[in-house]
Amino acid sequence: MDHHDHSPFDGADTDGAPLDEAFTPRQEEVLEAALGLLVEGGERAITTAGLARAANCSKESLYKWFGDRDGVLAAMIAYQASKVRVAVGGPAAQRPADTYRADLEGFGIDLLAVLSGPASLALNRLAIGQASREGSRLGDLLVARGRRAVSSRAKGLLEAGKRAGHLRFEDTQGAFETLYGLIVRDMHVRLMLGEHVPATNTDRAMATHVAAAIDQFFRLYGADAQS
Amino acid sequence: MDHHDHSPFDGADTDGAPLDEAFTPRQEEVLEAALGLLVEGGERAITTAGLARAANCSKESLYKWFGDRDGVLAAMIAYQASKVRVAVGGPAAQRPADTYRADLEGFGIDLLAVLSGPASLALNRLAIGQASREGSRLGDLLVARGRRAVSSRAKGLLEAGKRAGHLRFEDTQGAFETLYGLIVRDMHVRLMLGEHVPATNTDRAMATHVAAAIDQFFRLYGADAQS
DNA sequence: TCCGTACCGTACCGTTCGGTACGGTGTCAA
DNA sequence: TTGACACCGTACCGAACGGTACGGTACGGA
Repeated sequence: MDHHDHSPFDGADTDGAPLDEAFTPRQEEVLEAALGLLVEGGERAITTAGLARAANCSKESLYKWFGDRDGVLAAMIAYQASKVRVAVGGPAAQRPADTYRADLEGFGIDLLAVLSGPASLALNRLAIGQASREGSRLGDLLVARGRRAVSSRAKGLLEAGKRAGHLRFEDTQGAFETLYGLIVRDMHVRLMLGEHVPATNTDRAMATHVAAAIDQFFRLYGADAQS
Repeated sequence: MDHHDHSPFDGADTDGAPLDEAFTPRQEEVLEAALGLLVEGGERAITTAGLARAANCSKESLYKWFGDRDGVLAAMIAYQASKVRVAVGGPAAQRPADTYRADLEGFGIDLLAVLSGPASLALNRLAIGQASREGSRLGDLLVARGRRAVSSRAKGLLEAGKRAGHLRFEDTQGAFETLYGLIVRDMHVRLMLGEHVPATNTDRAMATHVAAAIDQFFRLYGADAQS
């Protein structure tokens, strides 16, 4: 049920969670408009009539392209994820300790910036709202698409640090999850609840917070940390 | 529209959270039924007609007691929070190191158990879904009621540990947030997205994970940690 | 006994929304 | 010119929902 990588076009199958990429430019315009509506007004703001009006398209086209309203929501997540397709490679070369630390901090700041961005928050709220509904795979889709990119970039960074002798750990996944917890804490949930989180307000505040988190991370996983 | 707080007494909390309405037993029955609907079917499952049917009450009573549908949702959060009214005091006496560590682990396990519970997940999903809507204070309400209880218990525990010489830190809030991040990581979000999180499946898995997290916490904030 | 109160169950209304149908327009190819 | 195609805009339908009104019932106090 999870493996349908490249479908030539999204056909008339309306049952499962079908569609992957391969959106036409016109469809991407529509999805962009849908994202705008979502960011501004939440899920209830995405009505078929409202989206058609906002995107200057017909409802008939919506149903032709996306099957039904849920198909539009799924397509929005797939589309947004395809946009964020991160360059995962990163610096493979050996880097001195302070530069490597700056890489880690850069990762942390990027992570916080993404999580606190309005589009990300809106999509996460959408997926969480749909998660209670049975048979909705939006959550899985979001996790698979979004988290994977972050996770792979972080793990590459961590293993590079290990090879370079800056870090020491056995379980890459565990180290990544600890790093995530130290950086994000409960900010993501609080942001989604609409709370005002100071550490995500300005670049300066984010940098300060991330620096402290990376400090803690090095005390747990640094090469000179006592086991 | 917002000020109908005829709070008889019970003004224990000093912060801004306003409402302390005491619900009658009948109203609590209705709210319990509403929670059941919410847990099972998400926010869309709470319709005025459906709730009236499930709770064997009339729609007229719903509107009399709670004002409108949003009032029902707010009352659900207030009611659930009032149920969880935690015994915050905890052991004030000095405790030896290993017992104190067990206290911390107990806190962590309780925290994970609460966050992964179906009622908590459903309420958080509800509040997050409403957060996009302007003028909705459900998120604030949930944070104020739920988070505050956890936070105060944890801070009491941490400061007791500091006085007993088990911990060393300056910023209690910062230490608590680090502890929270080490324990919860991104599990809360993933649970709300409907994902299957192994570390919250069994008591054993939770205990193992929390023990590791407390290990890390002591390496950062233990009295014998290098600064 | 009578009346007020609180409540239940049902019927009802106006609106919104998902989904479908249809006519009209621009384009490209034969 | 003709026809096929993709699309837009609008009108329409049925269902669901929030909210209100009304009749009927139990109870407790004067």
